[in-house]
Amino acid sequence: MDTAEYQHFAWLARSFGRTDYLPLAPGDLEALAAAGSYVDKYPGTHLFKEGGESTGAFVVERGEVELYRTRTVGRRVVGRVRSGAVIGDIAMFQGHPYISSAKAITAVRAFRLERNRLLPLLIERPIIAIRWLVAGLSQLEATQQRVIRLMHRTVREQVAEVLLDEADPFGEVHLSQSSLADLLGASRQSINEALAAMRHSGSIETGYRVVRVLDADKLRFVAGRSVDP
Amino acid sequence: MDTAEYQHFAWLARSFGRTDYLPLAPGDLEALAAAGSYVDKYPGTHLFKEGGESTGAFVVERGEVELYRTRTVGRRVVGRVRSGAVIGDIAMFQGHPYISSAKAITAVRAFRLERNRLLPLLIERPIIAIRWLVAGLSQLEATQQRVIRLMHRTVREQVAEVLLDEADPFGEVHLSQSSLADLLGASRQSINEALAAMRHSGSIETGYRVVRVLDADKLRFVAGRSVDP
DNA sequence: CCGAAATTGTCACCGCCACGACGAACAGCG
DNA sequence: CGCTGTTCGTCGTGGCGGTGACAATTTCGG
Repeated sequence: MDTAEYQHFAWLARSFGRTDYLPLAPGDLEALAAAGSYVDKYPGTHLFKEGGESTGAFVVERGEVELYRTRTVGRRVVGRVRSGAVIGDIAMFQGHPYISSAKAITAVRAFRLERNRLLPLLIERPIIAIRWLVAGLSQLEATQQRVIRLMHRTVREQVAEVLLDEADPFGEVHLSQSSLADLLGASRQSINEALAAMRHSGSIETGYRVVRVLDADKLRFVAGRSVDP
Repeated sequence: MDTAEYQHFAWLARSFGRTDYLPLAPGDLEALAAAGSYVDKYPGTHLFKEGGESTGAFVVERGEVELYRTRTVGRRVVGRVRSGAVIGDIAMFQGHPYISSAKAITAVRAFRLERNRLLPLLIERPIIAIRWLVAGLSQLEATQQRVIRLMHRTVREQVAEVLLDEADPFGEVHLSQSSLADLLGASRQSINEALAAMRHSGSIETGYRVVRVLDADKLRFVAGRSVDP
């Protein structure tokens, strides 16, 4: 196996959780790779739409994807995911239409797993099924925790929380205030006010389409999780 | 196989989703039944507690269980489940401590699956693993949808929603107004006001520790899902 | 360099709901 | 039957945050 191919498999392995938990058998990853193919998406285009027939799942390799649900009035952003996330698998396994829409925010490269090819494969290789089980449950549980952490809290607390979540390694959050408002289901004005308060206290810096986290501890305090992690 | 035993297996099968989707092989259910045993819980006692070591999962056969998470201040009710629900499996599979606490509201009979005995079994019988995957994802997805339906809505809408969810076959909800408030993370007074409004409009009747749904359609309208199901 | 579009910063207004408080109605028990 | 704890009904008061409106600033294409 050449280096590029090996790295590809390694990446696929990371996407499915802890490798030390239940080691994959040799050939498992190659088999999984054979059950699908790569797709590229431009910013603004959809990987899948709510209500559409769920014929496959996607493993995001590069870029950022926004998951949202449309409601009678407006839309609710369920989450944002980056490389390593597996999306659309829930609907695919259930055989129901997609629960949410997935839109590419940046240029996205993803590995699309075909339902038809995947199911026989999983029966043949139970380890992958179990690993997927664990990974799928973990991800859903994480979003659920996130939602619970945000419920019934002031906008200020929510903003602090989401800034900690979304900050890149440099402590920067590249989102417009409108996007932040969208993500939290709050109004842009409230977001602005919350950011202003944090800016005055010196915990962040704001710019055009960017927020820089200067003091993460101070933010954690604002978010109300200074004591309990 | 005698009748009682057959019914037991049939119940276990229902708990793990649609049987027509991926038919269980003969012996699968018997094997699953051998991986655990029954436990009985009195009202108010815990099946497991948040942070406790997750050594097993529970399949609720009878009674009602409340799932909640304790926070820095107070607690948040994550959900209520009845017969057929599988709980504690997420933490068990991940090998992490339990994410939430599970308390018996009524007398509860549940089937406890042992982690140690279950994992080898799943590797041996992949069908069960896949079925579990589907069932687990479905349940988590359902709670997530419920939370999203409740987010950023008025107390009135939320109350209408939860009444439709929790009503028994006779259209009765046996919960005190405090419990409803707890379930929604709202104050008891607001619940009372919302119920009063619905009572005046003739869609419900209220009593001591009970709410009777008289006009479900009217409630659905209040909940804001008159048009879209 | 200039104008359009997007984004940010601020303001006043107002509705919803948490909080505290209090009395009335109800269930259970000695 | 009377006592006690629980639950229900209903007030103010105050604050958070949504809405609409408008100016200032930044980005980007021509």
